[in-house]
Amino acid sequence: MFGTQITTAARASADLGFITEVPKVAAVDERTRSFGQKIAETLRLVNERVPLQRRVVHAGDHVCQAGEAFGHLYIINSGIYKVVTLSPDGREQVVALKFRGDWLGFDGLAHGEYSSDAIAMDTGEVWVIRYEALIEASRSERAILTGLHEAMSRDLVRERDSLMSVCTLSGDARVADFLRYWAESLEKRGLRTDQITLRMTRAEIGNYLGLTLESVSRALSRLARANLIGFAGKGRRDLRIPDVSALSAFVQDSVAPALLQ
Amino acid sequence: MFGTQITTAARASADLGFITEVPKVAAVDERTRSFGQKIAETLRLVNERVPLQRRVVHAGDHVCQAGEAFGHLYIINSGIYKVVTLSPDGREQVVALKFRGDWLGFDGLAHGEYSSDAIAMDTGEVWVIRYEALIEASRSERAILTGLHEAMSRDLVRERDSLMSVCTLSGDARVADFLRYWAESLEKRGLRTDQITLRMTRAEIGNYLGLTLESVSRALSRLARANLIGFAGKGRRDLRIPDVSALSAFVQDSVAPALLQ
DNA sequence: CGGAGTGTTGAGGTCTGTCAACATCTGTGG
DNA sequence: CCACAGATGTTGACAGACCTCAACACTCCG
Repeated sequence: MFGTQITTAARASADLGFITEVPKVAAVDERTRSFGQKIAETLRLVNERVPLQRRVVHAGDHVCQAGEAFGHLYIINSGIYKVVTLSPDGREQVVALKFRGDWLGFDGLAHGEYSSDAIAMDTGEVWVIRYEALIEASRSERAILTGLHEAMSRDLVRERDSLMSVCTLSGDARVADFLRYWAESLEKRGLRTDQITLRMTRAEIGNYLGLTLESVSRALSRLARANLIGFAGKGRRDLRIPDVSALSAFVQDSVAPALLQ
Repeated sequence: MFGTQITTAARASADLGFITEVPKVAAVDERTRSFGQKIAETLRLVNERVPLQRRVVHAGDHVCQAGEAFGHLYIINSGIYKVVTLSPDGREQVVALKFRGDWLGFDGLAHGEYSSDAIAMDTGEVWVIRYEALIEASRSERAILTGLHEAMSRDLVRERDSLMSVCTLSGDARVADFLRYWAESLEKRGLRTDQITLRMTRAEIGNYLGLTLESVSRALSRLARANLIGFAGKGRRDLRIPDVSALSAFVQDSVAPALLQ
């Protein structure tokens, strides 16, 4: 299954003559493979060596909540989750989206209580792990500790990407970049990427991207008009993405003018 | 218009009649104390138990660079640092500011190489620690591991705050929030906060906040006109902040209208 | 069927970016 | 000491991107 995706991607970029301009394709494939391996490896290790509790969640369920005392970390086995923080003055902000292999609850380490809500966006399963048990297990198996640190580091890097996206991209490009990120996240985990179901309202997407829901709606319409995406099904949350790399190209083109001068 | 807001805010905290409505003041003090303790504790522990190398840096020096192979973590003993990432398509983004007690290099854990530049903004000292040595030391002293995890978690929470700031605040409020953050960071570390020296150009501040340098300049002028800040010295990088809580109030007021409906 | 929730689209206003001119500061060299 | 250039900061005029408000369409579900 990975195979076909890769050939498709390779062909798409070859056909368009983009190889020299978009050398990222090969690099992404490389990282995709190693990332998938890393996730599987960590999941396996934790599963074997750390006492854990499996918990099935449904859309809207909280995995952990802001203010709750810290004690557990959560590894996502399946499902998609959003992380939402609430500021003291009442501002609400979607700060992250999480997929299989990602961890939840890291923000609780800092001050002894979680500082955000992690909410399931569809049915899924998380593994509940006592932090103490994890540390204990890591004493006999170093790779567990490494896996933990790598996961935290990935979170950090990812959130910096979000910040850069919000700070440097136009509205349309932010939406395109968001879709690219979503599709790539699925792709890295071996899930189908040609058709995706957004599990968020326009308002939530806008919140995440620092846009209003109307701007998100308009951006999606423009992307559809440009055939970068298509609407599948009768609802307007199912998208077809014929070519993810075309979305990347769109984002890059939108910043290119600024670089020419 | 600004004037009334400020006096109100100033009076609120001075009179103490509003304690119930503004419990943040006490809470911040509390957190300030414990945060300072925690920093000192971690620094002491690491200093005693982990082999490290002290390195003096000057403005413009790189502590670590994107692309460089990961191997070390860095604890800031003194100085102020900026963290800058460069996207594949050439966008540059200041993603974080770091002070005494913060760590540098976490982003290197994820993929075996650092993904950002950490650059000193003035003279300071960092402690260079081999990651392996740190893990080794943490086997005999659990608090070292805890300190590491708390530091990473703090980074995560902090960057989410940045994202929320950029996504939800107006330009002026973002600049005010930035100054508040800077002042509070100094305060938490026991440094003087009534007068601060910005070690960044308007362009860098704007980059960090998702604004142009002109917008930053205008925002600072407006804040000065409102007496929320004052310019000290003949350069325009030395600021007086008569009342940090007035800056917080300004930020909160700027979002209040949205909450009334 | 009807209502609630969600999504789309248009018109108009506002905030911020763009472009430009000018001011200020710093350091260099005469 | 002054002149000068370059870097940085300020301010104004204007344009454009995004937000706000509003009307309408679609889907789901009792």
